[in-house]
Amino acid sequence: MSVEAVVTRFAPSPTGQLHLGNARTALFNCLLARGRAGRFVLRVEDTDAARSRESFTQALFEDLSWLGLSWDEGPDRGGPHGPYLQSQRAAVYRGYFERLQAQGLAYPCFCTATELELANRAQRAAGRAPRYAGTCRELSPVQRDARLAEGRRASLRFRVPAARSIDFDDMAHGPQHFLSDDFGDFIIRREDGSAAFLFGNAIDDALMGVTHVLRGEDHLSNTPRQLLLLDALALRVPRYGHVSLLIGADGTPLSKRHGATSVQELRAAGYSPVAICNQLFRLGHFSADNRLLTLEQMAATFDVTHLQRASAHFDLHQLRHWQGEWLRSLSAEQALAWLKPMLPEALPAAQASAFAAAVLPNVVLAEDVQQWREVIFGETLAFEAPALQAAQAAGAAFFAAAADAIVVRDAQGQVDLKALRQATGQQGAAFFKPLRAALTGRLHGPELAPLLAAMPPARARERLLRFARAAG
RNA sequence: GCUCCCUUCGUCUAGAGGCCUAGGACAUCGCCCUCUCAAGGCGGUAACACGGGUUCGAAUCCCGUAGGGAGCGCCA
Repeated sequence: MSVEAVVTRFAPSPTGQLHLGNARTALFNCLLARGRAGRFVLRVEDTDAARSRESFTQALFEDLSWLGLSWDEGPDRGGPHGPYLQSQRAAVYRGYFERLQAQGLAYPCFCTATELELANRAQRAAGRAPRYAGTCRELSPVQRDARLAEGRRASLRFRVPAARSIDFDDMAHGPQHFLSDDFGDFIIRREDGSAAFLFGNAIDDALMGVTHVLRGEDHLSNTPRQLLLLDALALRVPRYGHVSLLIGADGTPLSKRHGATSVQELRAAGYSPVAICNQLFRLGHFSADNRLLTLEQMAATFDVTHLQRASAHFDLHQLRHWQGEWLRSLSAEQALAWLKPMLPEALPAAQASAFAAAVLPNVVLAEDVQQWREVIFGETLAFEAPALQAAQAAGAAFFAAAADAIVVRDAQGQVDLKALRQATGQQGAAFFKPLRAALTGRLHGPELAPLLAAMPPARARERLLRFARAAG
C-alpha cells in the first residue's frame, strides 16, 4: 500500500505586502509538506489585473525566502504543473469553462453591475440573503444569441444544483454540512474573460495535485461552492483545513493601526525571520516545546490536530520575546553580523565588539541598537528629564572628581570603577545613578563598565565635565 | 436578514468525563544576583462567557442564551 505524497500550497494574490496572516498560512502549509516529506507549491493568483502588481509578486518571493520558506514548484522555478501564475493559465481554464457550458452547468449572465447591485440591495431590504436572482438562468439560446448580437458582454455563472447536501471533513473544524439551496449561482468567469477566485483556485488545486489546503477561516463557507465545482468537473478534492483568523490586540482585523503587520515592516524593525516564524508557529497552533525552534523542528512537530479554532490575537510582546530568544541564541560572530549594518561605518573591529558586548544583552530591536549607538557614538546626548535631574542633583564636585579619575584606564581600555568610586566618595546607587545619567542621558541601560569600555574616552570625560561646570 | 464558525488566566495556549484544588509561555507583580538601573535566575497573582440538562462525576457530552467572527462580490 503506497502512501500518497502530501502536496500543499500557498496561493496568494499579489495585491499588497505579505501580511502576518498570510505569512502564517504559508508557514503552516510549508511545514505540513516538509514534515511529511511532501511538496510545497507556490501559486500566484493574479487574475485581478486591476489590483495585481508584478512588484508585489517579486516582493512575495523575497519575503517568503527571507522567512526561510522554500517551495518546490512555483512561478520562479517552474514544475510539472505550470504555469504557476494564474494570469498565464487562461488556456487551461478555457477547456473547463467550455465543458461546464456544454453540460449546461454554466451559463452566460448579462446582468450589469448596477442591476446586480440593485437586486442585491432590494433583497437585503426585504430581509433575505443577497443571492443572485437567476435573471439569466433560463435564457433560451435564441435570447442569448440576441443579447450577444447586441454586443452585450457576459460573465459566466455556475448553475448551483438544487437541494444538494454538501459534506466535508475539515482538518481543523471536523465534519461540515451545507445545503446548496443556500447559495445563488456564482460567477466563475468575469466579463473580461478572466477566471474568478472560486473557480481558478479550486481548479488549480486539483490540477496541481494539491492534497491538503490550509487556508484562512474566511474561506470556510466558500468551500461548499468549490466542492460543487470540483464535483461537476469530476476533479479531485483536496483535504481542507481552515485556520483561525489573525486579529489585532484589540480584537479587530490586523491592519495599519496595529503598527507593523507586514513581513517587510517587521524586517525593517530588525525582527529576525526565526523570531517571526516561532511566533507565527504558536499563533493558532499548539507547540509543546517552549524553546526557540528551527523550521525543521517546527516541521517535525506541526500537527493539524493542534490547530486552534478560535481566532488569535497578535501580541507584539510575544514577538519581542522570540526576538530576544533568537538574539541570545546567536554566537558572538553572528550577533556582530546582525549589529554591523546598524553601526557607524568604518568602526574599528575592537570598538564594534566592545559595543556588542555592552549592548547586546539589553537590546531586542533595531531601534534599541540605534538608541545605544547614539548614546555611545553620537555627538550630542539627548537627556531624559529624570536623568538630567539625577545628574544635576549629584553636584559639580562629584563630576569634577569623576572626570579626573576616568582618564585612568587599563590596557584593555577598561575604566577602573573602584578608583572612580573612591574619587567621588559615593557608592551604590548614589554613585551609579548620576554617573549613568550624565554618561548616557538615561537611568536604565546595560551595565556601566562595558558601556564605558565601548565609549570613546574623550567623549566620556567631556560628558562628565559638563556637569562639573554646571552649578553645584 | 440568511448560512457557517468560534468562546479556558490581560495575551498565546494545554485540556478529547474522573489524572484539574485547571498545566505551560508572554505580559504583570515580588524576590535573588549585582557597589547601580536594566539584562539574567527564581517565585506569586490571574481563566473554564452565562443558564439549563445528561452523569456517581463535566472545562470536557447535549440544549438554550449572550458575545465575537466569517461568508452571502465580475475581491481573494
